[in-house]
Amino acid sequence: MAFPQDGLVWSGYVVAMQKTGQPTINDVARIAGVSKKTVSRVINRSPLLNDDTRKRVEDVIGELGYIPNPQARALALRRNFLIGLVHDNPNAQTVLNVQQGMLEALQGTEFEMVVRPLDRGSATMLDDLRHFLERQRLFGVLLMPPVSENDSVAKLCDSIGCRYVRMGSAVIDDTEHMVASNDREAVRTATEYLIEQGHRRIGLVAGPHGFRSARERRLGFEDALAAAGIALPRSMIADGNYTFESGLVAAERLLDVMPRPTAIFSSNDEMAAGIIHAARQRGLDIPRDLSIIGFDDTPIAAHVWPPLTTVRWPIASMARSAALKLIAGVDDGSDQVEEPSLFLSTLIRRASVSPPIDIET
Amino acid sequence: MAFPQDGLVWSGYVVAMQKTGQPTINDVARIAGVSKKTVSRVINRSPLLNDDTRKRVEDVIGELGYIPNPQARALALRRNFLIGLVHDNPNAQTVLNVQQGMLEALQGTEFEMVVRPLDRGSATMLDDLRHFLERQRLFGVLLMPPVSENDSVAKLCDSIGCRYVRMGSAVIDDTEHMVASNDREAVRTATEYLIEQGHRRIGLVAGPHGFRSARERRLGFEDALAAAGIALPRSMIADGNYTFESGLVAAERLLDVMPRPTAIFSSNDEMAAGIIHAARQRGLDIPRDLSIIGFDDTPIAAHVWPPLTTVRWPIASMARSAALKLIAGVDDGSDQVEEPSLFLSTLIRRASVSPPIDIET
DNA sequence: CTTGTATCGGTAACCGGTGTCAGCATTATG
DNA sequence: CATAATGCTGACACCGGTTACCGATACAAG
Repeated sequence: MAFPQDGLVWSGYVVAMQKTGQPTINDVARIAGVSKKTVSRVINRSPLLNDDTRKRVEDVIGELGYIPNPQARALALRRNFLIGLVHDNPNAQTVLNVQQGMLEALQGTEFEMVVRPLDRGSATMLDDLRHFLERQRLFGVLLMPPVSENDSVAKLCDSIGCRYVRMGSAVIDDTEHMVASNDREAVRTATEYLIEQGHRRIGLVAGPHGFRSARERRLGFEDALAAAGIALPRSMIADGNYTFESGLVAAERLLDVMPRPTAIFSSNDEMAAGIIHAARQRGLDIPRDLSIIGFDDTPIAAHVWPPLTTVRWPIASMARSAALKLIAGVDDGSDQVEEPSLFLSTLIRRASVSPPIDIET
Repeated sequence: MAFPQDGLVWSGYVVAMQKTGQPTINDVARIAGVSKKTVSRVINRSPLLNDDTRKRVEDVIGELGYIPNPQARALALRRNFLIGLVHDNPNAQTVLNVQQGMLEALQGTEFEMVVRPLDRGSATMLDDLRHFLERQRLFGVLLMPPVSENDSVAKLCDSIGCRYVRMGSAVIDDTEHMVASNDREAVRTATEYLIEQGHRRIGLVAGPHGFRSARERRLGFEDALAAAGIALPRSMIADGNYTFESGLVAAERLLDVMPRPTAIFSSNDEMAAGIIHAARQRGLDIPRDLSIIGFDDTPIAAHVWPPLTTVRWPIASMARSAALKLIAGVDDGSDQVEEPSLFLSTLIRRASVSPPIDIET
């Protein structure tokens, strides 16, 4: 059964392949009867190629199950096909939504996603990131909030020559490097909804200092109250740090105030869950005694009792768009539509809001 | 100022570097006055190297901030430094915990993590995975449940020559390829706790068919009841699929039974949250009228009201161990302790369990 | 017959590291 | 002192693709 020309004739191509089982560009070239240069032209979709030749080579590629070695390509092209997701976000669902959106964008391309969580607070954070970027020579990185709000991180990417796109709550960079949501407007709308329901004593559980999202959401809250001519005493604002526990503590403070607020806007869902917790411990019924609005529309919002009215943040779409922005111009042609830089958040009305029981004034 | 020997003398090394800014092994070799092979030996900690030479090269490496190009190494070594995380797990917190555990293990190594969610149910799932593995030529993959329970996936990895480690609820493979928790025993213990409290009519919200974890947890539940001589009528078992909604629906069914159960074991926390929801809708007080135990100890367990008694699953530790198993023998020497294959889950007692109010016989 | 254009191959060098093997200097041995 | 063993190092080819450059061929047009 062993013909001397094994490895040279078509039917014997199998024995001509590498021991690893993975066919190389040379195998394809030999079997298709062309040069490896031509195969390379096919892979890279060179325009100056006869359709017949292209077809023939593509057939062989399909037959062999040939897949170009990304490492070799990366080396020769002096760039790789890795996109980094850099985050220090404590919310699992948010991170996973972003991953999902990214992967959706990367689907069908030759890019892969590598994830790098960062330790906010760590003094070596910037060095860690630099080391990561330089070592892996990433094609680009997607920066999630809150680390995306750190300008020195963006500068670092620039200086290394690594593309980046920042996700955030406001446009704080060129649209080329930015995908943002309109947190301020969204919160304003949400707060106006509370006002429409008749609430006048409305508390705010703010996010942590230094977070752009916290600032934007607070501004939106203040916008709405100012527009309605409602005073905002300092006692109606409590700080949180986006965790359940901090929401609980903040709520304790707000509910100690007399007269207590009839509604609270929480800068995220996690803290809103804490507020619900605190209210229930005091025997308050939601929404009868206290209306609550959250932000993010994470699964927890639908799963607490009562289901939480909240602001839906199109995080996955943003991530998808951000990833497309990153690989724009390199992806094999196709549409090349300009990716949007601003995404609108919307209010999701559930059962945690009702008119206040004791309307006064 | 331009000396003819620029690029050859030490002080002029900068101009000798690549345009990209990243120094190469040639730069290091030239400046240190050795061959690139020697530099390579330094990088790979070759034992047959003069200490003086090593020191000198290391100094230059530090001076230049040289970092070996992973793509080039990958090409030359015919293996890359990418470890895949393959999952089709719907729970964000679980996935993120695994990512965290993995990254902890990979910390300090040259490996990177790439994440690949899979669409369970999709007919092309296996092909997708094969394509992913072959294209990226991954060094290894970590398989998360439930996809890790799929034997054909493991076979696929084997056939491609890709290392793998499976995470799961029971040891269903060689310990070399497996990291498991003792779900069955853990649930048995949890159920025994309910029995100790005096419960006799105990319902089970089971996980979806085909999930090993669902099966193990159910077996543990049955073990405990059988050991206590408690009958388990079919009406006390309701199926769920690990989602909040399915837990809600399952609870509706169980609570319709007369006499209704005084306690329910839920195969995960998400469904337990649904059960709480359903109970509250019926005006039942937890734990007075109904005790509940969940599984996973996700953040939701601590954040629902009342805080949920649940089984803590050391998922991050398991992932860390699994990743270490994957890179065992390749990591630069060091300890090389055998990674454990079995991890113990523990019962976390919170406020969702109390003795039943109406103890009968 | 000349010229031009489109398509493809050959050769070589390169990307930035690796393995193999031979060579050199130094030390141990007879 | 000659020889062998040892320790250390460099030359060279190679991994699987890339580009650059030039040359070859075919076929159409002038």
